Amino acid sequence: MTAPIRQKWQSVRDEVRQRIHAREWPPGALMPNEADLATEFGCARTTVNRALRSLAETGLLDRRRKAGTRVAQQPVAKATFEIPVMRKEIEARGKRYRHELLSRAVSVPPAATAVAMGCGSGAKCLRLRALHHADERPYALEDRWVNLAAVPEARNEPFSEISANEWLLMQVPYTHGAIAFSATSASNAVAIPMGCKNGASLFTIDRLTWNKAEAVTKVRIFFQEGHQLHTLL
Amino acid sequence: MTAPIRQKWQSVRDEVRQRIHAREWPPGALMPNEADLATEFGCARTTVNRALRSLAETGLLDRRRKAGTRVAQQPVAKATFEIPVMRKEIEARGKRYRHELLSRAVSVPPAATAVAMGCGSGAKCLRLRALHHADERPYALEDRWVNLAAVPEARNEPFSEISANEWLLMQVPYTHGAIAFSATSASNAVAIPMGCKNGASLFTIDRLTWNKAEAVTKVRIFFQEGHQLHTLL
DNA sequence: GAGATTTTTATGTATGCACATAATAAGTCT
DNA sequence: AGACTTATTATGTGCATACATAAAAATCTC
Repeated sequence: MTAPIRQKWQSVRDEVRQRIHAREWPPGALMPNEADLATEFGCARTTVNRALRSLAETGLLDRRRKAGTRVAQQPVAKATFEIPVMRKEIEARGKRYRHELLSRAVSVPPAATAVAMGCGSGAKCLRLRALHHADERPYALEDRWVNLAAVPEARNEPFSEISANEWLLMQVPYTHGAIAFSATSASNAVAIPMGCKNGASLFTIDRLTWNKAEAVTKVRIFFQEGHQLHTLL
Repeated sequence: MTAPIRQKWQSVRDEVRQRIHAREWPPGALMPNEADLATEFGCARTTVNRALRSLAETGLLDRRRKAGTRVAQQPVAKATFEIPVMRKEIEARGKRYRHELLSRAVSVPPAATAVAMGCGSGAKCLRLRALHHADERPYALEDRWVNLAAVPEARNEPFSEISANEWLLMQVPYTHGAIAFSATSASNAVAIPMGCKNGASLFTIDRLTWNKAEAVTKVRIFFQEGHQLHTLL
């Protein structure tokens, strides 16, 4: 007898996953409907629904009304990354965190940046460059533009103690955003503060956040050489 | 009157999100409990539960039994990426896909690789190197080890027509895996087939997949310079 | 008063039922 | 046959209810 150590919908989920892996229901196959599965597993349809829904969310199943539930042909791997606040990320690795402001100036961003942020081409922004240290070694370099039209309070914040990274999160609500990962080659402006070779390959995150229709901030973060972002799936 | 265009749990979710963005419930604040919210919204507690659960999954809320539901202090951004099959990714960009096998050989992987895969140090593996082209230009270079103990059928598959990328997905079930993103500097072995400069910064994905306790395959994919992986949040 | 024990409470899950909705399948008319 | 209409069906959602469970709060014990 299979003791339901976990909750019931989870054991249904696991059993279904099991059968899929065992090729009992091969890719593309049409599964029995919820009602039948419920009978088989001896539970309510709601419970089966919960289990199948969670599998569909991970991309293992394709579900359509009336058409039924089928095993995905090519389960698109979905990798979910948590992008933590820099300080927490570093402290989680058991290292001491320090934030160092490199520069702070109000200026008009270059055209490309202004376009990306969707703010007028003459919009005043606060530009911040800062280093995040882990045990006194440069961990990441942050190059940020803050839209002063959206966040006028930023004009009076020195950002010497608290990083913009954290300050914005505390002060400014945002509704949505975009993230992009890439690899960039360290220019001199990056290599010198980071203490790496010119031309080094740096893992880079670009992030744009919005509040309603207004861009709040655009940031590019360069991580030290060899940095990896990983997750399980 | 707010017409519930969407389903009810979704409008509850949206309304709650709205209030959080409006700072009615600032970060860290304790929200009313499910029962009270249900009364306020005029729906069943189940419905509120569904809404709050979905917000908790995105990291906007922290929920604990008895302690209640509170707005996350620092909403950890969760970025979900879909890692599609290479061919689909390229075709989705409206380009022609072509797969080119560079080399195929059975050998014993270097110690580091064997350890990562958790297979014996003398385990026979199939090593495949292949290029994925988009409109006849190198798009990504794949360097893969396939554990022949786990996938003996791979020994007889030429991989000239179909990429290992797709073949494995079709043939071999897997239970779990790990993914890591990083930036690497192109060595000669990579730069030459990719047609990029030696030392170029390449966005790199490492992926390891398992079936039960057995490693199936380990693959490292180098993307052409400038490649970005992006998602909304 | 420190520590162990019980109570309380908010979330988590399960169930039966009902109805909504999308999409296929069947049937009908010209 | 082809276009249109009408079942049929599997999933999606909502609700009332009940009980499970984790954890904070209150209580008891020494």
